[in-house]
Amino acid sequence: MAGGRVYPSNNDSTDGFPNNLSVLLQNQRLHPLFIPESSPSPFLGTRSIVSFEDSLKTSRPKRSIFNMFDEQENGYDEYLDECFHQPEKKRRLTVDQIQFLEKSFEVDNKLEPERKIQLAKDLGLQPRQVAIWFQNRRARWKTKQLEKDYDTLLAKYNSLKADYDDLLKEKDKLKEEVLQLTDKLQTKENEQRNSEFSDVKPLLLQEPSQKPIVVSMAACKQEDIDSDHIPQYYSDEFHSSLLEAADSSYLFEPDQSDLSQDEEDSLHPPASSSNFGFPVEGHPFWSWTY
DNA sequence: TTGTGTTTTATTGCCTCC
DNA sequence: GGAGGCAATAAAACACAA
Repeated sequence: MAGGRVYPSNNDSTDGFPNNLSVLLQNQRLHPLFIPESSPSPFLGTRSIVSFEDSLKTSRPKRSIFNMFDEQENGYDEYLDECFHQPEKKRRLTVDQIQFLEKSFEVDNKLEPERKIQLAKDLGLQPRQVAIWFQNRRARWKTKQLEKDYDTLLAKYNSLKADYDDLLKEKDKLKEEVLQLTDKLQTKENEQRNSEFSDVKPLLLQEPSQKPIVVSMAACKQEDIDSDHIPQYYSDEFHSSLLEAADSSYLFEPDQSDLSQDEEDSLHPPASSSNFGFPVEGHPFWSWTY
């Protein structure tokens, strides 16, 4: 063994030495130390002391290592002989022993040397067995604790996820509501704008969907158009921008109070060419001549 | 009875602490 | 460097279905 402690090995039988023999012998020698006659343990004679008691159940007369030597007919040599031919068997602790250990574990899951000795005495076990039991018990406790923690975290996660999902739903719902309200508002604004638009009808297109400029231009005779007055940027695209401008309340409302009749005429062209009531900043096309 | 999965007891090797 | 704790693991004991 490269490291760690050296314990009587139950598995080391490479030399043919009986498994656990040293433990058995040790038990026999330590026995008076663990179970003083003055304070007899309720667990005396328990099968839990590493022994062959149960392993001998079926194949040989039942006896523990403690009464084995009390039998006059069985000598130590005979015992050794038996040991050499018996494979070691693990002993399970009795219910009483386990209850005792559990109670002790509840008090403190760590084992000081004095307590270990005392427990071993009380239970009729080797201190090493008590230490191993505590060690394994701590491992089981830790596993259980991890499972508990996992369950707790999972429950919390599920709860949070449910909350999160609810919030997402509510958010979508509110979003939808905002969209609907925005839509309504937009419609209302459009309606309002259209009504305002109709108030300045003389300046604007009645039907923005029409293509008045194109139509009016097409209706015009080529010779009627003074090419010097036709802006070079005149196009469908330009026309579209005019319509957009109208639609977005980008309206020109000139103060007509001081305009001359001629000017008024130019501001109110004939229906056939009424498209030119759209103002564009810097492009006084309403003053075009035909 | 037997095969299989689970639990319990014990070992091993490594690590930390004093 | 020894004692003791821990993780990983072996192996016996046990439970249980087929």
